[in-house]
Amino acid sequence: MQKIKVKNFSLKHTLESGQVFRVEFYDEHYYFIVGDKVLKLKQEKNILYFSCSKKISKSFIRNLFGLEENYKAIIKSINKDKFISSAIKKSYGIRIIRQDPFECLVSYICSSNSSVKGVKRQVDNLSRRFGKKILFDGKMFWSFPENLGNIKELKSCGLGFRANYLHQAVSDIDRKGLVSLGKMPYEEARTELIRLKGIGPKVADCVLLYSLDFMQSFPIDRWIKRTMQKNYFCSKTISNRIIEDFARNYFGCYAGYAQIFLYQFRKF
DNA sequence: TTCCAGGTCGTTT
DNA sequence: AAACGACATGGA
Repeated sequence: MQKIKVKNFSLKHTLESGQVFRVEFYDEHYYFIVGDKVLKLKQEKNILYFSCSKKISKSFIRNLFGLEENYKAIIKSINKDKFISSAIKKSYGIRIIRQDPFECLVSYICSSNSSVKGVKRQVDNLSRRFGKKILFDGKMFWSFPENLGNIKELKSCGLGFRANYLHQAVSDIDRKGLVSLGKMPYEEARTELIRLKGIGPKVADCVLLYSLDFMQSFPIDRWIKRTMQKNYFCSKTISNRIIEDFARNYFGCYAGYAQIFLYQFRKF
């Protein structure tokens, strides 16, 4: 295995945060499927060990986990009060992973009214059905599909009503179109995403945050809504619009990092 | 059995 | 603009 020196990074917190769905832990190692590659990872203190089913560089890993970012500066910018401070302490070292935009879009369309476990199951089924086999480390994996099937085939992967969403969304935007959103202003890119079937404000914000580098994005799911209302609005019922405006204004341009800490801390 | 899950859609106030 | 029920599926 190759080694990378890391600072202010927790592989465990990052991979177990629920931002990615294609990761398994066994025999003391994480197996993380990224596009057409399988990464095997292990962290011991400030050393990150890795191997891969294909040849990759250390900079691939650094870019994937955002290790070049000034973590302390990010934390400082969002650390506004006692509550978020506790949330940061609990999951310190978590990083926002730079996902492939297409995979991210597909995964989060599958997330609507589902559970993290449910999304994993759906994405795994899609990959087994439409992806390619990867034999690595004596185990079989499946790459994330480049193309998906018709609605009937999608339903056979257990997507339920999301099959229609996904089919329409991917027929209205391709990888190129997705990547081009990254050059637009945040609000504009978000509006374009929401135009797609099955993508509302929450899924759009996840795609923007987890795959297109929009760190100001603050996805509001049922958990974030609950914890924000409870801890920042005296337990009152508040519209997502108000919560969202507050969060971006309060936490600043790295509100997305605040969101991911708060999500990990949602039971409090 | 009933309830809930990283929401969104279409319809109705 | 805001509120509301439906929507497939699987796990607890």
